[in-house]
Amino acid sequence: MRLFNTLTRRLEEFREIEKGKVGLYTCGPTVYDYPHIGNFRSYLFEDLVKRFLLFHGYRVTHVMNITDIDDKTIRKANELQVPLAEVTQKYIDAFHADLRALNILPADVYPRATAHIPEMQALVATLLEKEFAYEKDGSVYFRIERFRDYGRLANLDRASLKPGAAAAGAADADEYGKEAVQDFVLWKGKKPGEPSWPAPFGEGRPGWHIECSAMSMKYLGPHFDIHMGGVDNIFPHHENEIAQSECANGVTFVNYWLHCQHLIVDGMKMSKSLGNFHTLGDLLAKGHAPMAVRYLLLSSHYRKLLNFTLDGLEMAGQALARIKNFVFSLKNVETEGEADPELAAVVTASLEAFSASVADDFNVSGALGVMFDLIGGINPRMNALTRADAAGILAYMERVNAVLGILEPGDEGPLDAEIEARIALREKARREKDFARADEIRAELKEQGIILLDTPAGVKWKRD
RNA sequence: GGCGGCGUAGCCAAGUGGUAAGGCAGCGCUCUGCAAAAGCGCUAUUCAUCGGUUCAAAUCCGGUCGCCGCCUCCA
Repeated sequence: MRLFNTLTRRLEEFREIEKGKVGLYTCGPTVYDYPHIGNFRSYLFEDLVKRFLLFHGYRVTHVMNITDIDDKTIRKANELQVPLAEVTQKYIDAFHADLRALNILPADVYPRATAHIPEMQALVATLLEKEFAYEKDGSVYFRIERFRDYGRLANLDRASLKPGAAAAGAADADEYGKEAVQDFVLWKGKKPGEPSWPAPFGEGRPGWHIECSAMSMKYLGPHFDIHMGGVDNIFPHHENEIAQSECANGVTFVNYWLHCQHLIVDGMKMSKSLGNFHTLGDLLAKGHAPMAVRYLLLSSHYRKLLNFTLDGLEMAGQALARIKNFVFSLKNVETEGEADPELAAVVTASLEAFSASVADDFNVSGALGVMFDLIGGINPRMNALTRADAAGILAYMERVNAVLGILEPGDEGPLDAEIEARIALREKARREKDFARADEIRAELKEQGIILLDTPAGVKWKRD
C-alpha cells in the first residue's frame, strides 16, 4: 500500500515498524463546541485508513486525543460561568454521539489532556534538562534553534518564516519573553481566571502541542507508524510535536504523516459568519442520512479540496441507494443451485481491483468505480443468480463495506409481523382490484419508512 | 515576499504518456393496475487557455487566465 507522506512529499510504500502491528495517532477535537462537517472529513479519512489497515489484517492501536484544556475551552467556560469540566464533558459526549452516527470505529484510547498533566510535565522537564527549552517569566518555551530539522514537515525555511502572523502572537502579553519569535510555548505560566497545576518550573497549564507528544508516546511509544490530522495541523502543531518528541527522545517520532485537505461549503471557506457552517446535527435535522454524509465526505480524494453542497449530499444519498438496492436484491435471491465459478472469479478480481485502488494512496473514487462496475455487471443477471452466487457477492459487499463502512447492519430489519399483515391486506385489495385501498396501504407503510416492491416473485419490502 | 495545491460532461469525480472509469441528474423504451426497483439505449472528438516536446499528451515542459491553502495554537 502506497501513501503520500507529508514529511517527504512523495508516495511511499507502507512498512510497519513491528510486523503485523500499526501504531496510529490521530489529532482529536478541542471540545469547546460541536464539531462541524469539516472536522468529520478528517475523522472519516482517518477511519478509512484504519479500516483499510484492519482489512489487511494489521492489529491497529489507535489513539485519539481530546483537548479539554486550552484557550478556547477556558474562554467558553468563563463565558458560561461554569466549571471547565462541565463544558468539555458536554462536547465530548456530543463528539462521541456523532462518531457513532457516522459509523466511525472507536479508538482504543481517547486520552484527555487534563488527565495527563504529569506526563506533560515530565516531558517539559526533560526538554529543560536537555536545554531544548528555557523558562522565562513563569512560562517554558521550546528553543527551535536547537532543532536542526525544524520546518521540515511544513517545508518552511526557519530563517524565512515571515514575522507577520507571528508578530501578532508576539504581542500577546505572555509571549514577549521569548528568545525568538518563532519559539513556541510548552508550559504557560499561571494567569488569573485559568485552571493551573503546580510544577517544578512554575504553576501553570500545558501548551497545546505538548499534549500530543506526551500522550502519543505514552500509549504508542517514542517511535510509531502513522500520525494523521487536517492539513492545518501541519504547521505549527505537528511540526512542533516532532521537535518536542525527537529532542526529548533522541529517536524518530513518526514514520508516516498523513494530512487530510479541508472542505469548503458552496465554494467558500466554511465559517459561522457566512452562514455555511454545518454540524452533523444540522444535516440530520434536514432529513439527510448520516451514511449519505459519510459517503460524500469519503468519496473524493482526501488530498483534494472538497466542495460540500446540499445537492452533493443528495446525490450521495442516491448513489448509496443504488448500493443498498443491490444488496437488497441479492438478499432476495431464492433460486437453489451451485455457484458459478466464472462469476466467482469475476467477483474475486473485482475485490482485488477495489483493494488495489484503495491501496493506491486511498483512491476511494476509483475503488467505488470498481464496485459500481461489478454492480452494473451483476444487475442484469440478477434473476439468473443462485443463492450460492448471491452469497458470494454478498460476501464481497461485506468486504467492501469493511473498508468503506457505508452500509449499516440495521439497514435490513427483521421481518415484522405487523408489516407482513399490512402487506397481506394490500395483496387482498389488489386481487380484488381495489387499487385505491392498495395504494392507501402502500402510502401508510411508506410513512413508516417501509418501501414496497411488487415483483413477479411476490411483494418485497425494505426500510427506506 | 516565501512555500504549496486546484481547474475533466448539467452536477460530483477517477484517470498522470497510448487514444476519456464510475456515480447523480435528464430523455426514450421494457416490466408494472399504478408505482418502486431493475434492465436496454442516448448524453465530453474532448480534459481552463496558448504554445512546445513526442509516432502518441487530460497526462511531460513553458507562458497566460481563474480559484484556493499555509507561513505559530483553525480538521
